[in-house]
Parts: sequence; structure tokens; C-alpha cells
Amino acid sequence: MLVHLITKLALFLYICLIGFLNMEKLQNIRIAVDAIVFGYKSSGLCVLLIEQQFGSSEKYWALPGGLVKDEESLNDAVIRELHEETNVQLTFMEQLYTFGDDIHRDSRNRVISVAYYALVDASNLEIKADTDAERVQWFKIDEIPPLAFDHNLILEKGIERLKAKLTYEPIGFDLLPEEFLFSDLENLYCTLLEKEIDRRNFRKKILSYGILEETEKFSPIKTGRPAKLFKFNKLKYNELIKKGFHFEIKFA
Amino acid sequence: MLVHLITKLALFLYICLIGFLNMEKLQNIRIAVDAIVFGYKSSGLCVLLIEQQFGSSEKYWALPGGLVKDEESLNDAVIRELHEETNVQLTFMEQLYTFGDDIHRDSRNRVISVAYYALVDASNLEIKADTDAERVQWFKIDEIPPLAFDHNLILEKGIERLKAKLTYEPIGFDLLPEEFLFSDLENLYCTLLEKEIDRRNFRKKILSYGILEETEKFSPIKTGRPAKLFKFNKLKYNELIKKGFHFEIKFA
DNA sequence: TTTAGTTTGCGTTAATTATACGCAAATGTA
DNA sequence: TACATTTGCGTATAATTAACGCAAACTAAA
Repeated sequence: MLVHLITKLALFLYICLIGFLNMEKLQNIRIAVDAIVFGYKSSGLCVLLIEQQFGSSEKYWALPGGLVKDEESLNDAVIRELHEETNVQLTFMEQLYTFGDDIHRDSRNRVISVAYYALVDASNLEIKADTDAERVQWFKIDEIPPLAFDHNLILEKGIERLKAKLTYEPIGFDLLPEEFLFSDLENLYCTLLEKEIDRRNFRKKILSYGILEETEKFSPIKTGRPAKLFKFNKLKYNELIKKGFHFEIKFA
Repeated sequence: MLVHLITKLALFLYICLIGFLNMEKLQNIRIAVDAIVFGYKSSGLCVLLIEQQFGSSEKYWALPGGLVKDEESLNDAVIRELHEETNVQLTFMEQLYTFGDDIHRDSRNRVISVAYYALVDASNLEIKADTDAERVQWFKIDEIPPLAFDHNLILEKGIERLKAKLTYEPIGFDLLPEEFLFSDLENLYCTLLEKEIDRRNFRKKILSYGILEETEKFSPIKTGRPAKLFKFNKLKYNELIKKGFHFEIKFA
């Protein structure tokens, strides 16, 4: 305990010294990362939230995230926070936006948050059991509770971006299992983009791109004509991209 | 002088206190903003750079920018820095990306930079005269010198984004004077996207969108058939967007 | 065994959009 | 007056998208 206090004091003095030497440069702004983890279930698009304790009684659901460490890249910070708070296996991650215009987005201190969004195959996923009395849970996108800080705003922007990106990059596959049915893919696009779509034209278009691979397997579903399972061929896609290929799915 | 020192000391103690209270949360990371200001001249796409002095002799060209103040939004920080260092009149500005994965992008301290990109009508623009012995200058995009920090990287990402955005949002107009010739617009797209384009089909397409307004004026150019001057009708564009309109310019 | 219900997989045709040009009009200049 | 130049409008053809028909392959119920 005493050693801890001394260490703390030493660190304190060190920081004071640094602060003094860089007086005019010293900022009192913290920097955090937050992550939107999207998963797709048959019930629709979902987001991973964690329950945070504020003070003694206030509890809020929030996006997983936290302060960036001094010697850690932003990317590593997101990965670390996600690993600490959940145990999801990401299939895609990208920076979303940096939220720093609302000075009081965190009422305690000025915190600027670099938000990321990530995708996982949620169809077969155990999320981490409660740790530190924190709960982790999937929420359907249309049943989001009021979140901590400006996380509702961040989430909104994330959903917008995900929808946009779905139409011009093949990231829908990152929300599905490695092997999937055409009807899964079709449902994913219909549900997420909230648009009607002709099943046959959709199939024709995707197949014409030549980025899917047929497997020998068939779906385990016991109704209707048995359906082939497909895989996304990322290598083939990357080759095509080099030749100037441009993925696009759009609806009326 | 004494007053200044006392103020400084008081602020110092205050910061120490805050630091002590938030001991385990205190970071030693600075946060900055940088701006890419694009301008279009007949010679091509240009970027505004400022010359910075490092130490006693080292000089580097760099993107305008600097540290964010404690009580200032990110947006305001960019505007302030641009106003301090140049006097350009922005027609468009948007957040680009936050650079914080390379811990040593600034060799002195850990600095995370939130980069913005902006457009100006450079056709008729005086940039600020030398202040603080700093020089401000337009650089053609293919004649960029080695820049300070990771600014070459930031700029590259900015150019990529600008090119992409040009094809799906009508931001090309923000690089032109309020009234412009069709041939100006055509040249802008050809030059920036480095693509051939059929003049007549391009005109037909843009006109079909109904987002341009004819003026009564004609170009002052003294060769060939006199050409009408056009204006971009932003109100009309916003109306169309609400109805589901989607701007797009693409080439083979 | 048959029949009804369901979903898949492959076509065909009409409508729309993009591409490739042709050419006269309106100017300045030789 | 002839010529070079750039604008502005048009038309024919190719390519792509949208709309829909229908048989195949299965399950479950009759």
C-alpha cells in the first residue's frame, strides 16, 4: 500500500515536471476509442453493448471502449478494449469518425473519442460471461436504450456508414458465416437496407461478379428445394479490384 | 511579467491537482488538427502548405494545423488554425481521418492528429502575406515536397478521398467560381480523375440532373462560340436529395 | 402414393441508361 | 470571305437494369 502510494507520488511529480516544461502546450483533453460491433441475426442487425456503472447507482449501456494508453496505437486500443470487455472474433474493422465537437460529451472531463465500427459473424457466438459485474449483451438495432455519453449519436453514424458501405463494398459477407445460402445474403441486404429486391436479379448480379465459390454442401434446412452453400472468394475479389472491378449493389 | 508568472504557477498547480485526482487516467497524449486545403487552377489540383521552422535550421513544408485548445471544438480548432495561418475562404470542409496508429509520427511527443480536408475557389484568391516569418504557398499535387511528420501520408489519403467523393457528391462546384463554364467543369473532372470523357455526354448527364442554373452572362473568352455561364443550384440539389436523388459521375 | 406447399435455380423480354458519334451555330482571325 | 475553334443539341446503337415466368427438388400432409 505504501509502496503503491510512493510510486503514485513519484509518477505524479514526474507528470508535474513534464507539465511544467511544456506549460503552454499542455492540454487537458483525454482521448478514448469506442467500438460499434455489428452482428447479424435472423431477427435483424444487432449491436454489442456493455453496461457501465456511473457513481453508486447510475447504470448505463454503452459502446465498448476506453482511454487510449500512452504507448498504444489507436487500433491496438480498440482491440484491447474489445478483448477486455467481450471476446468477439472480428471479421472487419474500420475507423468511423472522431467525435470532438461537443466539448461536454463526457460531463466529467473533455474527452475526444475516435470511434470504430466492426463486424462479426454473430450466428454462432458466445459473448463473454459477466466480468467485473459488467454485463455484455446484443441489442437489436431498433431496440437501443438511451446510451451513455453521445453513444447514441455515434451508433447512428455507424449504422449510416454500414448501410452505405454495404452497397459499394462486399462487407455483407463479414456478417455471415463462412458458408452461407443465397437466401441469407439476400435477406441480409433486404433487412439492412430496408428495400424490396428481386431475388432472381440479385442472384444473377452477384453471380455475374464471379466472387462467390460454390461448395459441395447443401443447407440443413428441411423445407423447399435444397440450397447450395456458397463462400466469398476474397482472393478472387482482390484480383478483380486490381483490374478495376467495382462492387455495387443498389436498389430502387 | 510577475503577474504572468503567478498566473502560470496557479494554472500549473491547478493542472497538478487535476492530474492527482485523476491519477490513473492521466494520459500524456496531445491532440492536434491538420487541414488539407484543396484549390483548383487550370494547371491542376493544388494544396495549401505552410513552411514550418524546426529547431534552429530545419525547415519543412507542412499542412496547416496545430494543437486543439481545451475549450474548443475540433471544428473550431481547424477554422482557427486556418485563419491564423492563411486567409482562405472555405466552400467545403469535412473530417478526413484520425492519424494515431504511428506512435512516433511526431518525434517529440505522442500527438494524435484529426485531419480535415477543405475546398476553396482558388481562381481568384490572395493568400495571406508572410506572418511570423512563415511562408504560405500553393503546391501542385504532383509537385509536393517531403512534408513534416506524416503529412505526406495524410495528403495522400485526402487526395484519394477527394477523388472518390467527386464521383458521388457534387463537390466539384466548390472548387470552381460561383459562375463557371461547362468546359471548366468538364476539365476539372477530366484532370482530377485522370480520365477521358465525352464532352457531349457529360453535359447531357449533368443537365439532366437539373441542378444547374443558366445565367444570362456569357464567358469573356474570345475564341470559339461564346459559352453560357452556369451556377450550381444547391437548394434544388437538396430538394432532389430528399426525394431520393443520387448524384453520380463515372467514367469508363 | 398422391397432392399441396415451399424454396431454389435458370430463363426471357421490355425498359432504361450509357456510349459513340454527327453536325450546325456562333464567334475571332487570317 | 474562308477557316479554325468551341459550343450546344441531336440520334443511333450497345449495354445494363428491372420485371416476371416457370420447372426442379425437396417436405409434409392427405
